[in-house]
Amino acid sequence: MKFEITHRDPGTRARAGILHTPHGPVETPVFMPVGTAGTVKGLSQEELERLGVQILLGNTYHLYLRPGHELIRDLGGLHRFMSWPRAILTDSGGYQIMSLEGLGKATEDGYEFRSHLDGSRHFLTPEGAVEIQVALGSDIMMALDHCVEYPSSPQVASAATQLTTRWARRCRAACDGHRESGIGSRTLGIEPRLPGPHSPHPTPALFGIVQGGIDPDLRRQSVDDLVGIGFEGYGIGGLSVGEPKAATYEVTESTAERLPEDRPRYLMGVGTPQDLVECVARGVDMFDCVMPTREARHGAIFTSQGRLIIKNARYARDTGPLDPACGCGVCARYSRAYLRHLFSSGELLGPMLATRHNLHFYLDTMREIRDAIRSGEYNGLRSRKGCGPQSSVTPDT
RNA sequence: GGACAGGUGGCUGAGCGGUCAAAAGCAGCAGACUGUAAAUCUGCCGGCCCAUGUGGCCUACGGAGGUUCGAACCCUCCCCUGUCCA
Repeated sequence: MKFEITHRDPGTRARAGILHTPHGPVETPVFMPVGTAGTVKGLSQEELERLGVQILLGNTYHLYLRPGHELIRDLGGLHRFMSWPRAILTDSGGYQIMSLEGLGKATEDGYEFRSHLDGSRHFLTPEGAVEIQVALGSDIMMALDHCVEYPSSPQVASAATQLTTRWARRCRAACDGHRESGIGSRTLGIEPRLPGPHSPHPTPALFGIVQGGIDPDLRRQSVDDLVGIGFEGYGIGGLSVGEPKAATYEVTESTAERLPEDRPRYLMGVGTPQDLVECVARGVDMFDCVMPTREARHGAIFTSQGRLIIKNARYARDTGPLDPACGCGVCARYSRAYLRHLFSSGELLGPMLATRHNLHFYLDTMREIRDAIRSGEYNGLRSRKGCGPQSSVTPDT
C-alpha cells in the first residue's frame, strides 16, 4: 500500500497526501466514519458515497460475533456483503477489551471474553484478529492491541503497552504468513486465483498501534518497538479516553513526531472538530470517531457556529437551517423546527437527517483542512476554527 | 329513578390514618456522549424563600363539613364520571 505525501504545511507539521488502497485512493488527512457492524448507523451506502466518504471503519469484534467473519468471507468479503466499493479499515477489537471491561480480560495469548450478545465464551488471539480481518477483506487491518485506560498506574500502563508490542509482532507474522499464501484469492473466494506479487487483489496493509497512556517514555518505547517490527502505518491509540485535552495533544504531537515520516499516522477514536484541526497540525493523517454519528442520533448537531441540541425548546419555531453556512442536502431542505419535531416525536428520520448533516460537517471540515495544507496556510485555518466552536456555544437564529 | 364502581400532580396510575409534595411510567425541561454492548444514559420536574440542609413557609389528592394529636387515606352531605337495571 503506497502512501504519497503531496503537500507539507510550512507553519505546522500538517501534511496532505494520498493513501492508495486496493479500493481506491484516500485523500489525507481523512476522517473515517465508524461503521462498526458493517453500517454507519442511520445512513445508506449510497448516501455515504454521495457525502464523499472514501474510507469506512468496520470492527473485527462485532463482525466476528455477528454475522461471523466466515459468512462474510463466503459471501465475497465485507465490501461485497455491504455493497461498499471504497476502502475499509477494520479495527482489531482491542478497544473492546477496554470498553467491554467486565465481559473479558486480556491474557498473554489474547483476549478472553464473553459475547455481549449472548454471553458465549470466545478467545481472540493476535493471529485470530488478523485472520478475521483477512476474511473480511479489509484494506487496512489493525493489529490487536490492549488499550490503556485512563487513569492507569504506571505498572498497568507499562504491562498493557508491552503486551501490545508482543501482540503486534505476532500480528505482523500472521499477516506476512497470509500474504505468502496468496491473500487475495482467499479473501475474495469468487474471484479467480491469481496468487503472487501481482495479484489483482493487493494484500491489505497492517497498522501497528502505539500505546503507552500519557507517559512520554512509555509512548516513545512503544513507537520504537513497533517501528522496529515495521508496519504500513501506525495507529496512535489510547487517547481521548478521559485524559486532559492538553495531554491528548501533547502525546499526539510527540508520538507523531517520532513515527516514520513516510507512513500514515492514524489517531484512533478522535475526536471533536477542534481535535481534528489541532491534531492534523501535529502530523496526523487519519481519524475516526463515533462522535458525529452518535451525537447525531442523540440530537446534537455540529455547526460552523458551535454545537446545538436540536431538541431544545428554543428551536420549536426556528425555520432556519441547522447551519446557515452548511451546503448539505439536509440544510438545503429542512428547518430546525422540523428536525426538532422529528426528534421530539422519536421519528427515525430525525437521527438519519442529523447523521447526514453531522457527517457532512466532519467531511467538510476535512476538506477545508486539506485545502489549507495544500495552500500552505494551515495556521490561518486554525485561527479561523480557533478555540471554542465546539464548546457549548449555541448559535443564534 | 335505582344498584354498583370510581374521582390523586400535564396524562396514565400506585397509595388507603402518621415515615406523602405523594411510587412508577409517559409527556415536559436541561445535560452527557471521542478506535459504538449507545435511536443510549443522567439530572430536574407544585410554588416561594434562606439558596448551606435528613432546611423553612404556602398551596395541593372533586367540593363542603366532621372524626382524630394527626386525613389523599375514616364518616356525612353535595357535585361529577362509568357500567348495569328500570
